[in-house]
Amino acid sequence: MERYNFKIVEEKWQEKWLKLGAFKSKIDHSKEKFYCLEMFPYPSGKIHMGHVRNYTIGDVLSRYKSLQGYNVMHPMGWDAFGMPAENAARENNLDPKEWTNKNISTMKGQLKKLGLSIDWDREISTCSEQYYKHQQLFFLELYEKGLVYRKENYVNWDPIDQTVLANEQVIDGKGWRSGAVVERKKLNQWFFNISKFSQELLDGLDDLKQWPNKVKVMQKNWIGKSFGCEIVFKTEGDLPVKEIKCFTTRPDTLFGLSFLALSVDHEISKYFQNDTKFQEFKKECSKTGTTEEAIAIGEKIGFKTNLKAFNPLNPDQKVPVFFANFVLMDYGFGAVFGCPAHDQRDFEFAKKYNLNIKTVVKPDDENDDFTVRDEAYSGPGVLINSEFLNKLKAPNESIIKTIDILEDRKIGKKKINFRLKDWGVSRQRYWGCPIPMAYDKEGKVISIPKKDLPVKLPENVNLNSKGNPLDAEKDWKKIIINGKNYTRETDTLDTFVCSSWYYLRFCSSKNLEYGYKQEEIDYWMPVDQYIGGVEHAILHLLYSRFFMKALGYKNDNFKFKEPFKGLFTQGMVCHETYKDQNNNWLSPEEIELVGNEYYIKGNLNDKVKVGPSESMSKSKKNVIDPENIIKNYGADAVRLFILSDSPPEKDVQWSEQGMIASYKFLQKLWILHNKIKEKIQSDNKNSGNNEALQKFTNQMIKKITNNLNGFNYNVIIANIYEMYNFLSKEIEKKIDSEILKDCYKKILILLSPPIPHFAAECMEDLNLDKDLKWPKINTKLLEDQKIDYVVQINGKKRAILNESRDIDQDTLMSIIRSNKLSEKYLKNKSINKIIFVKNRLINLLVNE
RNA sequence: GGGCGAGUGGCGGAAUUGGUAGACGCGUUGGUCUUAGGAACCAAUAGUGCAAGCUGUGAAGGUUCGAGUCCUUUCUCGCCUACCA
Repeated sequence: MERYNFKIVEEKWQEKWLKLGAFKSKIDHSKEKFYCLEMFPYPSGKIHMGHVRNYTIGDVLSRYKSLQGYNVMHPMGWDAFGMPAENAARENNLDPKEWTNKNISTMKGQLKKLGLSIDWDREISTCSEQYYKHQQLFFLELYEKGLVYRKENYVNWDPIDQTVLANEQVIDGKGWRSGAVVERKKLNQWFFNISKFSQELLDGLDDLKQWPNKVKVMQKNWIGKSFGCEIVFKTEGDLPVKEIKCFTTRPDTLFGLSFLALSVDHEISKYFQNDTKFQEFKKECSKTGTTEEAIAIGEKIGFKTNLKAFNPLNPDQKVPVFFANFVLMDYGFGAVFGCPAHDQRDFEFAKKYNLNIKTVVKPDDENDDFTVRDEAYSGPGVLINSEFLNKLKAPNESIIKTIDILEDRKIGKKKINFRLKDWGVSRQRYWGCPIPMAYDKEGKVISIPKKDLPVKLPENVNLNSKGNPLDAEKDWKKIIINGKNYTRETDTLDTFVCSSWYYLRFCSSKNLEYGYKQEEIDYWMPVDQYIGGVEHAILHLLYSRFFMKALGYKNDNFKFKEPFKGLFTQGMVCHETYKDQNNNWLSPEEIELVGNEYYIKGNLNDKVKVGPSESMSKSKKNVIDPENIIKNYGADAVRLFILSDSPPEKDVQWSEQGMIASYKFLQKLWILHNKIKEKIQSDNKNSGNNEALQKFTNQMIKKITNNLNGFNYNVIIANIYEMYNFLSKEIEKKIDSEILKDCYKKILILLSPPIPHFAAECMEDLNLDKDLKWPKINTKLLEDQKIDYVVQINGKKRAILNESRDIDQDTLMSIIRSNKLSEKYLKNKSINKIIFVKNRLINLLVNE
């Protein structure tokens, strides 16, 4: 017998699968479809362990579903637009397209080595014209439907790089690259009207039964629906301002009014443009907003105006109007009324500026003279000090009643407010999908005619120019439409747009006319199982959901409400971190273990400081390169390990020892396979006790099937070890060769989702590779086993009796009475009560 | 501050959802075979006891014949979110 040579075996099967077209998918209405999709990677250079984990999980599922007889589609593509390409290209003086395509081919090769069951015929790349031309058409369609518009909006502006920064690129108020203090600048930008679908996006969550609750809660919070009321406050003062509109969820506390607070960006701020004190205050406000801790501590500061506002329910009451740092412009109306007694922020503000604090809600167990002292009271209770609102139950009854009154008096309106804002899709970048729009001399917008799509990215652009490189492409910018001169839009689309519909494209990846083909999405959509990192819980997954609704808007042919029927979010791959004595990060390759301590390789004087296990990242140098690992141990061993150590939804700790153990296990499994082979070929008929093997196999079919259905992939690996442990003992006994063959074939099928090359090789070796179907559970075999009955005396386990299934209480009792148990525990005692659980246990309650 | 989730051996983690706690793996210990072992194989491995046994799932209560699992209180940790009126 030869050692198991993973290199030869894995290459052989990968070639064979390719030649057979084993993973090609096409519409087949006689079969139930299963669309399995993992989040497609950004082609950054090489695959990392996170990809290995993500795609292994998806591959196990795809292969399992195939064996179950589903018509599986399991495609792969590239999220190929984005800044890293632009940055890398700039640094190395390359074309972003070249850089990207090179990475794609490297990573594709690496993914192939993992033995993934991917239909590569459907491969797409978002940076190809073939892809983005359809995206441009979608953009125009949404524009026609009124779901796309242009408006001025604030952006993070880096004055040195002359570019817009995403929020995550602003670190402590400075640009991540230039280090310049980031400015807020107003720019004209394109927006998708996602907020139009706020309610739908919220309601849709209820139908997503196969989504993790966590993600649904995150989206729900992000959409942020709140029920309340807008209230108009009349004002007086030296400004031409007659009234201020506020949004509140607690109109019932209006008698506790103490002040109005406005955002520094509120339209009234225009009267303070030349007020240096106000401008200073505004600056101060933007400073406090930068660090997270500052927000957490959140000192409330205000700027008092000369305006006074009248309480709409009590016109005798006049309160001051402030600008305040804790009021956001883009929520509600950028203005709130302050009720310090029942809102902690208002409370802190009132304390600081010595404003009136009037209690208008008392807890149920307090008297009417209850007053708020050290902190605001926001719990339930009863209204007090509120004239005609007194005695109403807060919050429900009192809110509804107050809104009714305000509406009657025409000073307020019921209002539902969403936190979700429209999606700004303009990016001042080169490496993205061009926005198919143009402007005339007056700045009026015109769509690029659909027949002229795609608007192609120009090539050989100078990426080192300041600002948006496309803006510097004078020739490219010029365009003639209907004989008139126009200037192209130079912004490109946020790359999240590309990933908002790619799952549709996979269904019709080669369709030239349109982004998808109706009959193909009708068959394949929705994605049955989507798998990816939880970091996309909000943006990507919400944008994709929006995109489906936008495509279906005013389009009856498009009937899918949700893109992803099932969602699974896998955990990250972690590794210990290492530092030298000077606190420089060290990679695992730079160190060695001597005794119990780590040292820098070849240097016993330099001890290494071992840090906590953290998600693998280049900056901490705690990365393990999958390519080396696959080369050293093989794809099956890597797949086995990456699945084995933790539940897939949790983080997993990379361990070299664990990896080696998986590798060794496959070697052991190969030895076992050869023993089984010998036994099968020895052709001994009707010998031995075969029942145990049959029952065990059947139990394993049940366990593994259940664990696959429940995504307990780590337990499946444990089950595989169990099978090994059992078989390696059982094989020493006498077994009928036909029964062994039958059982072993089933077991090999069970092995094939996680370790496909190995399983295929073993099947072929025994000529068992025909007619592969996921084995069925034989309920008969489960039924007639004997049962370990637990015998408890007064709730304590005293014995385990192995007896027939389905025996009744009396039979079990008579067995117990004839057992030595009764001598020990039941002699001279009376049994008060017997609890009997069929096929499980019996509990005897006796007098002590 | 708000939301979500989790606490089980030295470690990663199992437990048919209220019914034998610790499956499976790593590590450790002992042994066998080897020139050698950081290879392979065998055995042990929650704690405590010579043993029968007793104690054990972050802590304290409770429900139950029976609780890792359900309820109440509490502590710790992780993740997400950020003044949302």
